[in-house]
Formats: sequence, C-alpha cells, structure tokens
Amino acid sequence: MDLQKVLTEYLAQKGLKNTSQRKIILQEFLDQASHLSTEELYLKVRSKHPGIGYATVHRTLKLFAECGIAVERNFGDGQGRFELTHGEEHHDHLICNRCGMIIEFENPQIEKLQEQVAVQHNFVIENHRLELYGLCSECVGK
Amino acid sequence: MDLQKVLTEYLAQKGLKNTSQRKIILQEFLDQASHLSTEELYLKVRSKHPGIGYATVHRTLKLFAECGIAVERNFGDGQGRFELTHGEEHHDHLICNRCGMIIEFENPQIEKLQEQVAVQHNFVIENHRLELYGLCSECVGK
DNA sequence: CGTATATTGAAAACCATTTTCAACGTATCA
DNA sequence: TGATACGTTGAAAATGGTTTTCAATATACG
Repeated sequence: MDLQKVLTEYLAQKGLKNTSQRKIILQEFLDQASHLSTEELYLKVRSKHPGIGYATVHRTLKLFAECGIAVERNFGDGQGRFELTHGEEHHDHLICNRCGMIIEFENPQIEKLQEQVAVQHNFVIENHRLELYGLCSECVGK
Repeated sequence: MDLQKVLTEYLAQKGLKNTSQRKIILQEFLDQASHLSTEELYLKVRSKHPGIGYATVHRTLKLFAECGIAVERNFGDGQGRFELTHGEEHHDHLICNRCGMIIEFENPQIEKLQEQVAVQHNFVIENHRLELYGLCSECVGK
C-alpha cells in the first residue's frame, strides 16, 4: 500500500495541508530502519534537506502516529521511538542490552495467555507491551 | 524481613551514612501504596517532614533501587515509578488506562513461552517487561 | 489570483531528572 | 568525648528530550 497516499488522504480529510516537508519526512522515514528516535530521523532528514528543523520532524512523526502510519514506543532509554506499522499483526520486541539491536517477534500463544490473565482480573485489554531485554546472538559470546 | 535493617546494613557495607532523611523516606515509602513516582513520594514525605527536599527523595529512591529494596519502572506516562520488591518472584502489570490503577500478576506459562522465543532467536534474556493496558473492572462499565 | 488559514523554523518554554556546591551531619578514631 | 574526614543535604541551576510560541511562509480553495 502506498503510504504517501495514505498520508495525503488523511491530510485532505482533516483539512490539513500536504507540505513538501511532510512528504520528505515520510519518504525518509520509510527509507530508514524502523524504531528510529526523533533525533535519529532528524539527523537523516537534515543531511539531505538542511532546511528542515527538529520541531517539524517531531510534529510530523506525531502526525504519522495519528494517522496510523507509525506507532510510538519507548524502550526505557528515555527517547521516544517510532516504528512503521506493517499490516495488522501485533508484535513484540527482543532488545539487546549491549548493542541496542531490536528484533521483532509474534507469539499468539502468549497473546492468548495474556487474554486469560485479563479475564481472571475482570480486565479488558486495549493494548499491551512485551519486551525481552538481554543479549542477542552477536553479543552473547563477547 | 526488616527493610530498615537491610538499608542500614547496605549503607554500612558501602561506607555510606545512615541519615535521618533516609530512614524517614524509607518509612514513608513502605507506608504508601507501591508504584509511586518520585513526585508523589516527595509530596507525602514533605507533608510530615517539610525540611526534606525533592533531590533527597529522588536520590534515596535510586539508593533503594541499588540495594534491592525497590525497582524502578516506567509505565509510559513520562514519570519513573518505584515499586517495593517483595520476595523473589517476578511479576507483571495490568494498568488501567482510565483510573491508572496498577494490578500485579504472575504467570509462569508466559515466562516459559518467552524463554522459548528467546531460544529461537539465540537470545539470552536478562530481564523483561510485560504490561497489559486497558480497563479495570471498576472502569469497564463507565 | 487573492484570501484564509495551516505550517514552518528558530528560539524559548517545559518538565522530569540529575548535578552542583556550600553548609551540615555522621562515623571513626584518638 | 572531641576532632577530623568525608558522605549527605537542600536549593538552585543544569541537563536532555519534548513541546510550544510566534512571525514569516506556503498551501488549499473559491
């Protein structure tokens, strides 16, 4: 699916404006690895388009989150990170404490057990986060 | 177990000093519900002991985390929270998006599945976080 | 094209956290 | 107990990421 189009339509529908900055930032966001912090994306964008400021990158990432192109997460390093939403499947993360690598995984069994826990507590889950921190295969030997 | 004693012994062993502030802050921490932010505990402490400053409460909570009395967590509201470590069992959290209530739970089956996921990715888990966000039984009807 | 209004970039404001520093308190040893 | 060394305290300032402000600019639409 064409995310530039998704953005354009979202903007039109909300009465917002489709600026060159927004197109550039989306393009750059799509070109990069996922789980970028605002700072990281800002540096990437600035290297090709020096006129674009941090505030605009930040506002635009928030906008992506609003229109469903991205999700904001934070992995406890004090920086918000944005990840591209691919498809509908929820996924969780393995995060290397040493090199910072982030691996995604899905596990329907865990999801099912979470639902059971919620039922036991008369709780209705709206969303969740599961993160496993440790050492990735690269770092485990060192 | 007597946590005042745990603190005293930790301080002695490290060559640190057992000040009245530290005793007061620990007492107040134990008297309050868990999952307090620095700000919240500071307000509690200050109401009884106006001389004690924010920085001291903050430093003391960090100290509790160091000596194993507390664990620092953050639930994505931009504030660090400290929870009393009770016993050895790891536990996870249900968090109400409406009233902010935090419920703890344990589920060994989920832990086991997490371990399987890690093995599949040649990953060694050092710690993890699992949080289920949604509506608690109180809020679900409203 | 002209107008209304959303957006931009730079700088300032924010807010939780952390550090600085001089005054003070605590542990230790004589 | 008294003197000394040094860890701790509170207030204020610094920090770092995020968010807002504001005047200038760009966009959408009639």
